[in-house]
Amino acid sequence: MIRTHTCGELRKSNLDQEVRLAGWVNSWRDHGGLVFIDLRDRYGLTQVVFSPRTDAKLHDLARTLRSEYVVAVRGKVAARPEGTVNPSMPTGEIEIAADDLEIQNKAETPAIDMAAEDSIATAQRMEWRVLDLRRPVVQQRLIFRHKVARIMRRYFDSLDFVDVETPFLAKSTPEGARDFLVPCRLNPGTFFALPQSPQLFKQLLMVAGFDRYYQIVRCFRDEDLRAQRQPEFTQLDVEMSFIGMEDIIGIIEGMMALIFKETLGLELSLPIQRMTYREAMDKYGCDAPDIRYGMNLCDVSDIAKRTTFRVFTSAIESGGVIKGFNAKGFGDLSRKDIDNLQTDIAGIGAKGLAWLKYGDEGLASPIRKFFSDDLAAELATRMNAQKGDLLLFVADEPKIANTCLSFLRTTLARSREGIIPKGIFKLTWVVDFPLVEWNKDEKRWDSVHHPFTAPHPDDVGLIETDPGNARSLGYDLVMNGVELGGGSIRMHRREMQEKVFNLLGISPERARDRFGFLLKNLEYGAPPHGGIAFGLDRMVAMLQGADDIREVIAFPKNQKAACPLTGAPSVVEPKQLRELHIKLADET
RNA sequence: GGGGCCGUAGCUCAAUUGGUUAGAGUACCAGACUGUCGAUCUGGGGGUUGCGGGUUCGAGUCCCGUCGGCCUCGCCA
Repeated sequence: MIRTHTCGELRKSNLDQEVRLAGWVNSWRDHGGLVFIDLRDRYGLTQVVFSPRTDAKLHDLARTLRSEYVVAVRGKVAARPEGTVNPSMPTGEIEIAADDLEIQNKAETPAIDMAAEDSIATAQRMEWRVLDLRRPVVQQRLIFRHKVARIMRRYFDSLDFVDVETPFLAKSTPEGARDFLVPCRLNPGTFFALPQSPQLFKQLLMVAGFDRYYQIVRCFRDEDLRAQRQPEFTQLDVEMSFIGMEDIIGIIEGMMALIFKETLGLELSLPIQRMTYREAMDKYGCDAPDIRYGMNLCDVSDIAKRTTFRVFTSAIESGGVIKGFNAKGFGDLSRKDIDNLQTDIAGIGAKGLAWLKYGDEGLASPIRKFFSDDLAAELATRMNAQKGDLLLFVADEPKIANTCLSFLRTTLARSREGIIPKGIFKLTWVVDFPLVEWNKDEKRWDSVHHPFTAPHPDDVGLIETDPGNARSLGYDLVMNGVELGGGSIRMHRREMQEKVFNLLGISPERARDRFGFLLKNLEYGAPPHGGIAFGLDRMVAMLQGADDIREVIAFPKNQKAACPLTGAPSVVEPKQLRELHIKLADET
C-alpha cells in the first residue's frame, strides 16, 4: 500500500500511528538540520519532518526534494512541539516524523506559480492547465461543481425523473446557432451536427411517454466566445408531461433552494419573485435584469416632449422614446468620463447621450436651457434626483434606448465599489416573453425562445393579426443579471406548430425536411409538455463568485475556440479527409 | 465581421519627456542554518522587451503591419 491516509485527515487522535502518505511536494523548508515538507494531495496538506538523527541518508535524500516532486513517505504521527502548532492548517497540530522516503517522480520547475491565489494570466493557466488544476483553489471549484451536479441528480431522481441519454451525432438544424458538423464516412457528402441542445429529443421522449426526463448533457454551438460562453457547455435539461408553467417553476425552485442550502448553506426564500418581460424591459432595459441594485430606468418621453430640445422632440416625432436613469452619486463624473460613456454606447447604435447633473443649484448641463424651471423640477422629482446625482438619457427607438441604458446602468454600477452588494444572490423569473421578434435584416419574424415554444393561450389570435404583441409560454430564471436557464411550454398539437412555423416563414417543405420527425410524431399522441434548460457552467461559476465559466471547466477552450493544452483543433491527415470524401477549399 | 485593451526574466510587475549597461519581488541554482510553515541569511545565473518594418543621433517607450491573448458589439433559435 503506497498510502494509508490522505494528506488532509490526520489529527491528534492519530498520534503515534505508523502511517504512509503520498502526494506532491507543496513546499520545502531546508534548515540544514531539519527538513520540512508540506505534502499535498486533493484532501489537504500535511507537514513531514526529516531529521538527520533519525537517518542521515534519509535526511540527505529529503534535501533533494523540490516543488511538485511526487513522493511517498512513511513515518509516525507526532504532536508538534509546543509553540510550533500551525492553527491555519487543519492538520496543523501534528506532523509526520519520517522514517522512509521514496521519490516516485521528480518534476520540472512549475511553469506557473503554484502558490498564487490567482492573478496568473489566463493564457498561462490554460496552457499549463494540468499544473493549474493541481492548485487547491482550482480543484475546489471543480469539486464544488461535482457537488452541484450530484444534488441535481439526487433531486430529480427523488421526483421520479428518468435520466435518458440523447445522441451527440444528430441532425443539423440551421435555424439556430451555427452547428458543429461531423462528416459521416459511410454516407459520403452528409454530415451529422453536434446538438445545440437535446431540445427535439426530449420532446420526442415526452411523446414516447417518459413523462419526467432530465439529463446533464453537453451542448455545442459554433458561435463566437465570451467569458460566459464556451463552444461546448453543459446544460441541465428537464422536460415534463401533463404539466403547466407553474409545475416547472415549482420543481426548479425546489432544486435551487436545495442547491443553495447544500452548497452555500443559504436559505433561498420561496417563491422566487417574478416579473414580466415588459416590466424587465421598462425598468432595466434588458430581459435578464440585475435586481441587486437600483438605478432603474424611467420613461420621460412625456416630459421630454414639452422641452425645446430638438433631439428629444424629433426622436418622439419619429416614434422613439426618451428614457433615462438616475446614476446615483455619479455627479462627479467629468465631461471626459461622460464622453467615454457616449463613445461606448455609440457602438450599440445610440446617436448621443444627454445628461444633467444635480449640483448646488439644481439641474445643470448644456441641455438645461431647453427645460423650463417647472419642467426641470418635474424631471428631478420623477427621477428622484438629489445633489450629486447624474441623470443620463438616450433618445431613440425603444430597443436601442433600452440596450444603451442597460449597458450604462451595469457599467456604472460595476465601476464603483458599494453599488452592487457583494455575496448576495437575487433571483427572479422573467415571464410573458414575446413569442416572436421582428428581424429587420432578414425581414421576418424570429422566435424569441425557439420555434417549439407555445403561444400564450390568450394571444393565439394575435399570431395572425399582431404577432409582435403575442406572448409565449416561455420563462427564464435570472440570477444577478445573468440568465441561468430558460424554458417553455411546447406546442403538442401539429396544427399549432404548423401555424407558428408559418409565422416564422418556415415553409411546409422546409419544416418537413428539418423537423419532419417531430411533426410526424406529434400526430401520434403527443401529451402536453414543457421544460427548461439550465447552463450548469454558469450556475456553478456564479455560485462560487467566479465571473468566467472557464473557472469551473476542467479543460476549457480559449476565445478562438481552441484548446490551449492540446492544440485542438488541428489539421488532419489527407488520408482521413479522403475517407470522409472531403476536399479543402483553397484559401489564402 | 466591427470596436477596445494588453504583450518586458519561468511567474507577477516596474522602467520619468524617446536618453547611460532594461530593474524589483518571486521562482530557480549554490552555500549557511535543528522547529520552520510565504522560513531566514549570503551569493549566483537568467532578457532577440511577441515578431517584422519605419521615424529618430538614440525606441521597451512613437508610427505601420503582423502574430498571440483578453474584453466587448454583432452573433449565440
